[in-house]
Amino acid sequence: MATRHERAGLSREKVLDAALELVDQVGVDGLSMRKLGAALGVEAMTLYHYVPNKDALLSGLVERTATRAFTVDPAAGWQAMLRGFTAGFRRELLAHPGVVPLVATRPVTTPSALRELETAVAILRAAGFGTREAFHVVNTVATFTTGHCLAEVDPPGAAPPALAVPDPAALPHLAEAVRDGLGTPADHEARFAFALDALIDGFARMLARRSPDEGGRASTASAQGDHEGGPASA
Amino acid sequence: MATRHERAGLSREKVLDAALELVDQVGVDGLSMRKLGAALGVEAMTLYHYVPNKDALLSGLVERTATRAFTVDPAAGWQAMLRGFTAGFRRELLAHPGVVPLVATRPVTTPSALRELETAVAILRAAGFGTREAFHVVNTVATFTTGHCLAEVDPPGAAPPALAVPDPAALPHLAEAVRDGLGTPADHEARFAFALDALIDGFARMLARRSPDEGGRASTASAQGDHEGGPASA
DNA sequence: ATGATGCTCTTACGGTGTAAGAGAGTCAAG
DNA sequence: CTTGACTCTCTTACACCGTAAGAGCATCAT
Repeated sequence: MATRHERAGLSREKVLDAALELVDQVGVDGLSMRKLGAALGVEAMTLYHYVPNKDALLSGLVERTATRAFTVDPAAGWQAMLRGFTAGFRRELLAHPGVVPLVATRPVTTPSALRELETAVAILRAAGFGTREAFHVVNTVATFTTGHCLAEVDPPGAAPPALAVPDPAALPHLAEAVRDGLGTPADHEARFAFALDALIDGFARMLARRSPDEGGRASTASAQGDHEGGPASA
Repeated sequence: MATRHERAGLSREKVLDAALELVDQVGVDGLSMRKLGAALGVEAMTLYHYVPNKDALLSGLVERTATRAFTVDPAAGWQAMLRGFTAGFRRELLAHPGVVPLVATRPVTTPSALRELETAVAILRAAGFGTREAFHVVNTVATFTTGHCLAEVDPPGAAPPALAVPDPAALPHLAEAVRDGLGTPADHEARFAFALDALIDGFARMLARRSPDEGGRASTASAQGDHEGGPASA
């Protein structure tokens, strides 16, 4: 039995790293200070020198995830900006399925997140949206992405619920859809793209209605390169 | 000290009722079997004769809420159907803010929910959408509503986070928006309507693109009475 | 060497979900 | 009414949780 009380060389960052990994393995309900300490080779109480309490630790997880996830390209047109933002958000959420319920539940007000929000709004304003509309647009795509990813990741600690072909002749459309791969990763991917196309197209039409000279040609749904930005601001 | 062991006259329904009320007061994290028992004038272990375990109790809460929330008018046109569905869903979620994180997290596969889903898809198919598209549409509005309501209700046990005017000159748009009521109930309401208009308009344009004879006049975003249904099926 | 400070530990307390079983309440058949 | 079967409620117990309090080793500045 060598010396006890050895230094473990921890840091808030390392604690958050280990917590993220643990949450992704056992789900947020499976995370406990004792398990996290064990994963770091340390007693539970030691963690309280790096984090004031468990709630702050969880907030740290969403802060970290949200900061990585919220990226807005200031040079992109408004449609490409929205696509890039949502794609990055979703990518980060799917990379850490365990924290999805956390980011969905806790409000994100990181300074960096607010800054990205500000530039996103600036892009939309420059494209012709009103301030209120611009916030609606950004918040809408954010909440949509959150809701979508919540449905896309499976519940914390259990295996996927199997979705056994539940319907003989009573639910014909559902039966057909399940047979055609409803609920598969490919289906989620397709639905995300589908919904984003519809949303952005709907936004474009609202924009066209308030400034008819610009929006008319935003008819094709999946705009790959959109450089319709007006007189750049911000 | 009268006789002990008196019958409390409970039932699974009454237990769920009390649980729902308790969750709405203290949040899902504040719910414990002992507190719930106390609220019903009974010891914690008694509850296990009406519910196999706490997880099943929580699932019962989402089942009940989801069953009340998922209502599809089979006679409505597809746009009115979607508006009615989302409005009812949101109304039920806002009526029980404590369970919103639960319904957002747990998959809903109630028989009644599947039936409503089936008729919603039938309406969309009759309107001209493909089967895959129809499921995408329904799932999209459902996940969007979930995500929106998650952001609309404030976190479980705490007071609203105050959102103190966070921005002097660094975040001008955000400052303006906060001053104009961003985050207020009215703002949430407006954003929900805004997003739903955009989404449905986007869907209508997809429909128009695959069957150009019908969708051309679906241009105004907020269609109040839409009776564009094709040859009724289902 | 001597503090001072930082990090880790042990111990303890009140809370949680729930397994096991004892014991009352209720009802049906004799 | 008596007897049993069954249903409901209780008590007890266990392992686990977050974390408050404080003891004590490790490291570094003096």
